[in-house]
Amino acid sequence: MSIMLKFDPIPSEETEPSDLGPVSSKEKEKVPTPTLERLTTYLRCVIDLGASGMETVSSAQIEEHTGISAAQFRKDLSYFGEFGKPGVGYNVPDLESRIARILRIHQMQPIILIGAGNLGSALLRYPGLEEHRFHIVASFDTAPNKIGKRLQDMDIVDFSRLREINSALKARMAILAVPALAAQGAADSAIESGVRAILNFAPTLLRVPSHVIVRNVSFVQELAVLSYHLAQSDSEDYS
Amino acid sequence: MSIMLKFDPIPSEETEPSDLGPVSSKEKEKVPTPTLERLTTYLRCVIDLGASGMETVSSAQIEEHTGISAAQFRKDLSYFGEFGKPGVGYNVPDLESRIARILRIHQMQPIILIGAGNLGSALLRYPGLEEHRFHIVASFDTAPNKIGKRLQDMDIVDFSRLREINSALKARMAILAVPALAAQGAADSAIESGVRAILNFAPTLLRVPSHVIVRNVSFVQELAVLSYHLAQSDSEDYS
DNA sequence: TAGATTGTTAATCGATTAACAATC
DNA sequence: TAGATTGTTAATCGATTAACAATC
Repeated sequence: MSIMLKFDPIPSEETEPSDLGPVSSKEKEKVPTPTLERLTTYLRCVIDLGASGMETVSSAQIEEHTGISAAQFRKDLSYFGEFGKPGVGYNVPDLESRIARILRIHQMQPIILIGAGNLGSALLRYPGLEEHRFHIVASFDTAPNKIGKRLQDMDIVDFSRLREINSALKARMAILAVPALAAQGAADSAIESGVRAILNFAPTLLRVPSHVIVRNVSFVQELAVLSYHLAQSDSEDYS
Repeated sequence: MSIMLKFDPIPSEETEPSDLGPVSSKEKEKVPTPTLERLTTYLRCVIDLGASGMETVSSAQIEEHTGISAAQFRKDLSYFGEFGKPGVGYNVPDLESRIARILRIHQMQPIILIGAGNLGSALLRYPGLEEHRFHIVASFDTAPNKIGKRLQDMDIVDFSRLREINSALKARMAILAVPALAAQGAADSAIESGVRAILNFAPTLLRVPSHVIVRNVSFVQELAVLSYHLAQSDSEDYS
């Protein structure tokens, strides 16, 4: 008799909701990455509209300002609930704060910077980060001629002290702006110090535990895609 | 009797090849953007393998080094012809030169830089660009305290001279590293001077003629996506 | 020849677009 | 109420994955 079986002999596909308590009754639908990427664009847009005094915005106006279609915008938001009023549109300040909250940039996010070379110091001085509440709280390098120097209003710290320092700072995001050969080692140390999300500028595959997220940025890749299309449109000129 | 029918009476979907002359008999299949983006990763990989003396590589080994699946690699290459030998693999130097040629980075690509601030000067000093034969041939800015200063081995030139200068240089790619409010104007001037591909670092929608290609880079976007996933994995910890 | 690995086709998966009932 | 605009469903489109015949 199956009544004896405390556990289902045929494992069900769906895991039982279990007792998550009152949290999120809505079954978590996975949000597509392109949707997440567009969220920053919407946020930027509503911040600007808000600054210009606009109180309400329609999806059609969002399309006009961002180049992303109204349908796409509505679909993207739908992953996170209801935001607007039919016939009216979206409240600008409300939309801003809700998107910021989804991305967890409604409050300051501490980030550590590894690699204080050209790119690293440019990022440190880039005002866009602070505007979006990303705050670089420490920067590390291995070069003796850099260690101890001040950059913005921070000392550049010896990379070997990363773990010690981040045990106090508890930053969970790191920007990796080091040469390719140093990237894996830098990532390993960062992860050991508690980092769980890495923005990697080195053209290298980082091997990380499954609980760590990596995103790669490559200028060369961007230029190469442009270069390809440029050549394509040249050859079309002959047709 | 079907023997009479020289042509299928039901018109076929495919358009007739028409007389494109001897150029590209293979009908141009549109290459997906993700494929183009991965091409740089493959190139980087085969350059490294070549430097380490490897002569032949299989798609399985590419997967091992890049994290991109062997099937994906083969599918990606298939848009551009046949590259390997069944049972053997791909010749490393050959693969390198063919990918470089597809991306048109087998020969030097002149680029102009607009905006010689933190980010702009970091890009100018970034060795990866030259390694991939992207060569910044001029840099422009509007700030009087920057104009005339030397950066790498180049003078920073007054932005108002962009058109004049690029009529000689004939660069068709531009990197835009200016504040958001200056971006559209900078793009307009660049396009007027002959630029047809723009790498835009400003968080702004650029409005450009249809023959001009734009790619946008946003650090904030990348960090925001990381931030979202970080928050997600936190909430999973409670389950 | 036997084993390995390609290039390609078909099946799957996922994202975008279009359309519209619900509702302000 | 009539007009506008949302949120969502269904249809379309496109990219990835899996499988395998071809071939070295």
